[in-house]
Amino acid sequence: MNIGKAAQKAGLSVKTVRYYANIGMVSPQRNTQTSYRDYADDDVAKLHFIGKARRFNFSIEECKELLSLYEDKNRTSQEVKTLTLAKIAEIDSKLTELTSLKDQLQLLAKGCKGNDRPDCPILDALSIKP
Amino acid sequence: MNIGKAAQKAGLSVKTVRYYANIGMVSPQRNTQTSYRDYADDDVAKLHFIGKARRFNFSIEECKELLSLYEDKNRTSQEVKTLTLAKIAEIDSKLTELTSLKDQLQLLAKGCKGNDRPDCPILDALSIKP
DNA sequence: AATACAGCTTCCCCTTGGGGGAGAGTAAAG
DNA sequence: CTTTACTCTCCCCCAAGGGGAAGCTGTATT
Repeated sequence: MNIGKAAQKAGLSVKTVRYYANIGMVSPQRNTQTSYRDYADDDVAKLHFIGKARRFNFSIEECKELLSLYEDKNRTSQEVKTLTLAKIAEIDSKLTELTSLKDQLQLLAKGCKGNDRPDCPILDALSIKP
Repeated sequence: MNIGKAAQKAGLSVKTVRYYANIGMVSPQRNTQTSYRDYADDDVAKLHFIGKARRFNFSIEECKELLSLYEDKNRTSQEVKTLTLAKIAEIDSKLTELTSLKDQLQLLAKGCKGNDRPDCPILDALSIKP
């Protein structure tokens, strides 16, 4: 099938699917006359797999890893789990960081009257040196 | 003072400080002979302010806004608070998203034995269609 | 059959926030 | 005077595609 149909089936944009082909992640056959990309059902399954992994915050490189594990019938489930746990840890540290940011901002916002006066503890806090 | 010193005082890299000059966020004087950038203490204060705002996850554009509020003695604290609350809301939605991702990944990881066998519920989940 | 329109191709520039490094000028220290 | 440390501009690079131009191709309508 052509790229538009494949993209639609996989729930991705045509641009994205073409990008994945360009970086060698999902390489469809080519129609020799038209040089149109020709996606097999198997390719669509991979695209779909990647789309889902991307939504789980896996990077393109990590998706490549997952994809090669996906295609390797001899992989161990441990390899996949390791990647997943690392991703969880990564998300966790991001959560910690964002939570801390939010707490600090909330403290600042709480201290700011938010009225017509110019005095603003938020700007003051951003100006302090350490 | 030269850019190196200014960067050091502000706790930023030289590249970053030069970048901020290029995008017109902090525009130092220029030495007419050498065309070296010449940072005043005031510039360093701005750089420091920006660095801190960036660490609070404000984008460059938002930093420009904050900076102009910072320099405007007639601003109202409300304007600043509005920006801050919007940033908090943004962080909040990111937190929600990441938490959901983490929960789902943890569910997957929990179901995966992580041993030498090839069967892996994580990859299975990534393969499922909807 | 001719035309219109949708879909495909490659190519290039744009985004965020800088990092890395080349080649050349400058300043300060030995 | 030479070496070394800064600084300058300029260009390419990262992720993960988006937007759009210019030019084929395929199909549908008249």
